[in-house]
Amino acid sequence: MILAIPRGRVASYGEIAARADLPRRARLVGRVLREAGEDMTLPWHRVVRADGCLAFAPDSAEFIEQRLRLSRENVEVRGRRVDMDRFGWQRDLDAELWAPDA
DNA sequence: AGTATGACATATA
DNA sequence: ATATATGCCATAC
Repeated sequence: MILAIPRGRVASYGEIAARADLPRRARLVGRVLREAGEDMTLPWHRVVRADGCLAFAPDSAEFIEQRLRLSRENVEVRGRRVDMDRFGWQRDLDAELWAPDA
């Protein structure tokens, strides 16, 4: 599913789990990503926590990596979190907030 | 089997 | 905003 996350957006573990027919399996997603970290080809950097915070400590190399990748994907990382209201994948209000049909 | 921990989420104070 | 508590599923000891 992570493969389905559009470029320039981020999805929370819970959202991904839900889309994968796995409600309450957010941690499973995290676990899978951790396992995949060994040989990953997935856009893991587009996966953040429900509140937009990156899953790593702000001083962690992974945090920096993810933040860098996200910024490269046009996603602004404010301090230690991303604006889910703007870059959130499931968010559809974006269309009205940032892409008004008018 | 029971306890502890984890790239998590939600509720409450 | 942070701290706690509970739920959740899978692993590790």
